[in-house]
Amino acid sequence: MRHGRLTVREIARLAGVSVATVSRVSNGTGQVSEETRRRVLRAIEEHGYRPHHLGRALAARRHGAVGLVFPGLSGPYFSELIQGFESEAVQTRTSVHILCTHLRADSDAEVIEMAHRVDGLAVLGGTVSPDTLEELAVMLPVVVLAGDGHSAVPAVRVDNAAAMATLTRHLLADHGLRRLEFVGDPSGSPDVTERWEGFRQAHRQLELPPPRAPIRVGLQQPDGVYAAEQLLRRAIRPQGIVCANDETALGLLVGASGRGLRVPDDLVITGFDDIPMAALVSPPLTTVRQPVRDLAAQTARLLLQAAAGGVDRPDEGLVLPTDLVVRGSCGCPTVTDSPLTGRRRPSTRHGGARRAGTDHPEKEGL
Amino acid sequence: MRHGRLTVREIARLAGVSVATVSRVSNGTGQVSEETRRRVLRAIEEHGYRPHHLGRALAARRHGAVGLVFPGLSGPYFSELIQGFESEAVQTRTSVHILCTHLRADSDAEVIEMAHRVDGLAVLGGTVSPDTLEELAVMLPVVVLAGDGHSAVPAVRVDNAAAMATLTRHLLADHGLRRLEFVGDPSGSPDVTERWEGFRQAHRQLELPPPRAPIRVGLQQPDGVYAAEQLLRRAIRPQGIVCANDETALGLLVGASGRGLRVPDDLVITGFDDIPMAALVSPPLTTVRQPVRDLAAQTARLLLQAAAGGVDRPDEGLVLPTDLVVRGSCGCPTVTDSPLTGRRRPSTRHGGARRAGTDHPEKEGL
DNA sequence: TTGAAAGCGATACCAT
DNA sequence: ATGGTATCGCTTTCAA
Repeated sequence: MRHGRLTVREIARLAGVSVATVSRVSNGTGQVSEETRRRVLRAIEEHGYRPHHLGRALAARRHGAVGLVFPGLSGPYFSELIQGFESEAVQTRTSVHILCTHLRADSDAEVIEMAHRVDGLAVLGGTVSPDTLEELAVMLPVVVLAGDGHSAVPAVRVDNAAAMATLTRHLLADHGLRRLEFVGDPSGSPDVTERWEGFRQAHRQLELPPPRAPIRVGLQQPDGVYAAEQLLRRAIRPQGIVCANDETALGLLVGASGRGLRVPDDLVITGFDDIPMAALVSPPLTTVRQPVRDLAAQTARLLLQAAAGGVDRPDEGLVLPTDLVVRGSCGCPTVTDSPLTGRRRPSTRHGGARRAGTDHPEKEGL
Repeated sequence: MRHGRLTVREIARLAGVSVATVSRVSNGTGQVSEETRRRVLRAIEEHGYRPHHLGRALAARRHGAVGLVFPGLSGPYFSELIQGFESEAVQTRTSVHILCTHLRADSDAEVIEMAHRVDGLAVLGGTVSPDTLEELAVMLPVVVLAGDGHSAVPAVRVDNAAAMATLTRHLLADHGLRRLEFVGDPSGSPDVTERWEGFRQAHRQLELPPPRAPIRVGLQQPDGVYAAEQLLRRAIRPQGIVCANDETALGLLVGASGRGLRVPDDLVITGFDDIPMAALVSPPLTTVRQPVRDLAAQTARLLLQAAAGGVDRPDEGLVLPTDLVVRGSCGCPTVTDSPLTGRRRPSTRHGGARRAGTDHPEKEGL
């Protein structure tokens, strides 16, 4: 044995007991006399014995691990997601395996491969095809995080459309802006699909002409710079740019100031997510706060419950609330002059219903 | 069986053969007649049989997985790292388990826990204590990524000190700057320790008074904003700020422009890493490019080799080359006026030695 | 309270 | 070419 790992049998021999007893001691199950327990424990400590994971898992027919599937992980959004997820998992002594598909061509196969190594799977919305999702769901418990479960799988999400509609109405109605552009690729992820939908919804609700086609770029900071390049060299500049998330908004801010445009005077820019940087840039970013960490934690909770209980399919999904966070980048007066305090004004909350589909967003209160 | 997974035995019965034959067919090992193979394959396909990972792993006494341990993951640096690592792993059909310690108090225990579920471990420098590292190294193959192996473990790294010294000399000698500040926490990670060391080295080499104590902040964008807050309200402003990485430099750029300072005229700012945004901000960021992706790929290569070969300890480490990338933020003329082209000027390369410790950086060529 | 033995699912050696 | 069977490391009945 290369690294000299001991087995139950050897510990049993060393302690002069049977393997069954060693197992009982190391798991704290069954009845063992104090005297024997001590003898076994001493042998265990002395040789640094740790039950081999594979043997244990095979006997229990459980991997003791769940998977978390992402497109890739850049930025504070994913970081937060992982922390939220793991915070729940550690409590059940379940380890979390993270898979970044990077949206490769064969990524569905990788996810299925992972499905064979875990007791449950959390999949970020849009990461795998609906077909694969269904295929996975018959193999093991699956929960979709921030996306659509396609009725085969429960999902934990926010009401992106309602939140984005509120934000857009704020720009259209309260600031009287026209010619808004949407930056983000609705076909890239369910989150963006819904945000784009909310953006259009707001235009309809206010009986305005529908917006132009979205600027289809990714969700990272450089993508925002590319979008700025596309948008700001046009003859007719938009009055406002509504970004699919904060990171692209930060990129747009860079692109705009690189062209000598002042925000919000020459151009209004908004984001979505409320990442830490949103409050720190100047002007601070008007955005929508979503409970990213909690989103992940609830997903984990649902999944772990299903994985542990041997439930075939987890309960119904959840819709978590969002908040409109109004700061300076939309043209509202900034409350503080230091970008470091980042205090927020009273804001509009959306959702909070505990069950999917029953969400009735309040009227916006601005 | 909850999800109706079949076993070898059942497939064997269905195909009218022995389990040995099923195993041979499903693994493509040994000799099987064409006729029998077809029969077995049909049974396999028909019932969607996939050998159970745990059974297989137990028999092979290999997990078929390696671990990648991080402090946490935010930003393009980690994203790139993971992609580089996985690009190597997929080739050996090894799955990668990512563990984010978030630098929790008990994170060493988690890493040890993970060590029991994988065949090898790649640990980002500074993530676990030297003691734990040594403990791990006797359990399984370990490679340190971007850090110090403490002679117990091979490490794949760049020569941070030399690269940072070159960058700093560029500011001190070529631009004649004085009063430089270093932003980053040298005790936070080996990378930063070495960069801080290189920063001081450059001062010594040019026989200048040693720099002031570093501004100890984290490595993310908001940390750069905090650093700006600390530095720029002082009576005597520094002439240049040397950041431990690009993300903090971007934060500093935000903080500086938020205070109405112009870069590089009023203040010079530099980064480290050359993340995509570095070329896109205005002014574009002078920085050091390091082969992050390749760093991770080489780590994976070393590790997988050791894990597969049953080698007790991987070969010696590697030092990969870096490049000084001079752009506008240090005061050098920007080559292009569009931040989107991001062309680079000829730059100074560092390292590239294939073996640890034999690196002799060239003289800077600017 | 303790031990013997039967799995868990798959692989591989040794016969045939 | 194929089958029987021991084995991997651990858990868990079932008897004693």
